[in-house]
Amino acid sequence: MTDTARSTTRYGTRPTMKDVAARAGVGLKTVSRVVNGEPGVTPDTERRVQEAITALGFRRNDSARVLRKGRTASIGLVLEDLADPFYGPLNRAVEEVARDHGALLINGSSAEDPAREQELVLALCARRVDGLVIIPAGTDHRYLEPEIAAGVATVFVDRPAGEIEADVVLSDSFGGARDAVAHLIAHGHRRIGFIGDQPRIHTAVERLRGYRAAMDEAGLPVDESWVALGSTEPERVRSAAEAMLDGPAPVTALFSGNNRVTVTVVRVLAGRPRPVALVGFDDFELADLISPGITVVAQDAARLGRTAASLLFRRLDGADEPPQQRVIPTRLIPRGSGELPPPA
Amino acid sequence: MTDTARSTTRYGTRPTMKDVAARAGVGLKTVSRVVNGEPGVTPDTERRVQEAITALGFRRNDSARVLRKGRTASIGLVLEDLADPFYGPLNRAVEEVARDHGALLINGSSAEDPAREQELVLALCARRVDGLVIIPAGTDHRYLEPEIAAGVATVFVDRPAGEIEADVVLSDSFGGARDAVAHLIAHGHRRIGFIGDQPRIHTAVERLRGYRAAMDEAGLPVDESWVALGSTEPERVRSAAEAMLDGPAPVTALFSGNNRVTVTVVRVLAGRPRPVALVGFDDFELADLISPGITVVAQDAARLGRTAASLLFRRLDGADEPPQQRVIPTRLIPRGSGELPPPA
DNA sequence: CTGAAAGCGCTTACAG
DNA sequence: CTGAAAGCGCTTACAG
Repeated sequence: MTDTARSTTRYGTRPTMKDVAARAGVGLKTVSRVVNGEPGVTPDTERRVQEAITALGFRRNDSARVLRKGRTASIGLVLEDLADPFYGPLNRAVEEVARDHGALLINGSSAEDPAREQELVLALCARRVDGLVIIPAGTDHRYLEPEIAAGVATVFVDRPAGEIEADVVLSDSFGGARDAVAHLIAHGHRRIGFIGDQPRIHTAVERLRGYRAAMDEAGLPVDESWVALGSTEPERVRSAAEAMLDGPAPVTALFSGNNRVTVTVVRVLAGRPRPVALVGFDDFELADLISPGITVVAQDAARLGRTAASLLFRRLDGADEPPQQRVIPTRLIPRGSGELPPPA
Repeated sequence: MTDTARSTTRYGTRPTMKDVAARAGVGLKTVSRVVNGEPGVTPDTERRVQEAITALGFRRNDSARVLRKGRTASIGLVLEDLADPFYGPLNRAVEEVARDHGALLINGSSAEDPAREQELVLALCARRVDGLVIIPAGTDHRYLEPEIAAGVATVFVDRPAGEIEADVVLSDSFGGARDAVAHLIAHGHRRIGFIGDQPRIHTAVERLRGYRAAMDEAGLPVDESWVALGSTEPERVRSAAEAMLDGPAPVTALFSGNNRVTVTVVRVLAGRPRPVALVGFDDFELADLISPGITVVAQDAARLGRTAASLLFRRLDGADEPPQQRVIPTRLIPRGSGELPPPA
C-alpha cells in the first residue's frame, strides 16, 4: 500500500478543513470548532466531524493557523556549535522552557562565524519566530534592530550583544577566572599561564581580566609570555602551552580559558614528567577520573539556558522593562590538578 | 528610541509587501519580484522598491510564503536528549545537511518517553515540516502512517521504526558488541559481564545478541547473573556491576552497553583495588586520559546523522525507492582497559 | 515591464 | 448551535 499511496498523494494533497466539512456535511467553522475544542457543537455534529477527520487523516495545518494568529509558537536558538557538549544542557534547558510554553525550538549553529550568525538569525526572523535566544558570534548586532522593533523578543546568552541594548544572561567569567587564579596562588604558585579563546570573544577578555585581577591582588607581576589568547585549535593550544612551560620564564601552573582548551592542555601535561598545576574554566564529564582529577571553574549551563528562555517568555508575555543583565555565578571544584604545589 | 518603538509596534505591525507597494507607488507583484530577485523590473523601479523596503524595515514573511509554496523548507529532528553529548555530533551533522539544502532544523527531545515522542512528532507534522529524522523512543509508529502517506519524508536513526516500514540508519550494534566481547576473550577472559540499556531499546537487545554470539563462538557458557539490562541510572548500573563483581561467579571483565553505563562503570572500577577489564560501547572525550585508557567500540555519530539527513533529502527530491536500511560500521579502539588480563 | 485577481488553509468577526 | 464572508501575507496564473 505504502508505495502507491505515497506516489499518488505525495505532495500538497493533504485534506483541509474544507474537505472535512464537505465530508461531514457541515460548515467550515464547525470543523474549526471541533478541531480546536471550542464549545457550541452538539455531540452528534461533533461525532460526524470526528469521523470525517479520522477517515481523511486530517491534521490541522499550523502554518496556516500561524498566519492568522500572529504568533508562531516557535523560538530560535542560535549557538556556536550543536556538537559542543557545553551547549547540550543549555539547549535542553531552553527546549524545556519552550515546551512549557507550548513553543517549538528551531536550532542552528553559527560556527563562530558572524556572517553565518546573521544569516541564520534573519532566516529565523523571516520565519517569524516569536523570540530568539542567541549565543553571539559577532560583535555588531545592529542588524537586529528592525526585528526587535517589530516585536521579536531577543535574549543573548553567554556573551553580550554588540552595539545594541538587549537582555543578556552571562556566567560570571571575571569572578570565576579570578577565583581560579587565586586558588592557584593560594597553593603557592607565582608564575601562572593563561591560555584563552580569541580576544574578540567577550568571555575570553573577561577571563583574562579575572586572571590579571587575581595576579594583581596578590602583587604578582605578569610576564606577557604567560598570556596567550587565540583559536582553540589543538595545535595552537599545544604550542602555546609548550612555549609557557619551556620558555625563559617557565610557568608552574596553567589556567585554561574553556573546556576545549582544557582538554588539549590535559593532553599536553599528560606527556610531561614534571606535574604542572591546572585549573580549567568549564566542567566536563569524567574530569574527576583523570589522575589527578581536573580542578575546574564550573558554569551552570542549564541555568544559563533556563534563565535566558524564561526571560524571553516574560518578554513575550508583555514584560516591558528595560533590558536586563543577569549574571550566573560559577563554582570552583577542587579535584587535585589545581592543588598541586609548585616544584620545590 | 527602543522603548517607545517597541511598545507601539510590538506585535503584528510588521510592514507587508502591500505597505512596501503603497510606499513605492507600485503594484504588489512588483514588490514580490524585487524581493525574490525575479527578472523583469527596471533598475529605476527596483531602486524605488528597495528604498521603501529599507525605510519600512520590511522582511518577507516566510510563513505566508510557505502557505502558498507547499514546502516549508524545514525538517524536524527528534532525539532522546539534546543534552546528551552522544547526540551533539549527530545533531550538528543533520543541521549541516539541512543547511546545504536551505532548510531549517526544528529540534526536540523525547526524553525516552514514547508519548512525548509522538506528541512532538505530530506537532512537527502540524507545522508541516518537509521531513523528519527520528531517534525513536517508542516501538509503535503506526501513528505516523497518515503523515508518511501525506508526503512527510521520514528517516529513523539509531533504532528502527516499530510496526511500520521506513528508512532507517543504524550503527552495527551486533557486530560492534561481538567485536568488543571477542576482544576481551582474546585477552584471556572467560567470565564477562554485560550491563546494557533497557530491553525495550533495540540497540540494547542487539548488543546483548552480539555479546552472546561472541561467547558462543568461543564456546564459553554465559551465567545469567552476568547479564543485566535496565535503566542507565547510576544507582542501577552501580549495583548491577557490584553484583557481577562480587557475586558467586565473579566476572573478570565487563562490557558496558553505552556511554552512560560506561561512565558509571568506570567510577565503580576506580574504587576497587583489583583491576577489571572493560570495553565500552560508544567513545567519549578524554577516554584516553583516564588510567588505564578506556577501550571502546566507537560509533560514528556524525556519519549516522549525515547519512540519515542525506537519505531524507533524497526522498524529498523525489527518490521513490522502497524503504532502506543502512548500517554504519563501528570501530574498536584499544586504549588499555580492554587489554587488561584476568587475574592470574 | 507591470499589476489586478484568485487562492494557499486557516481564524476572526459577525449574522442567523 | 451553525455557517458565509473576509482576511492573514504571500505566490500563481494571467492579462495588458
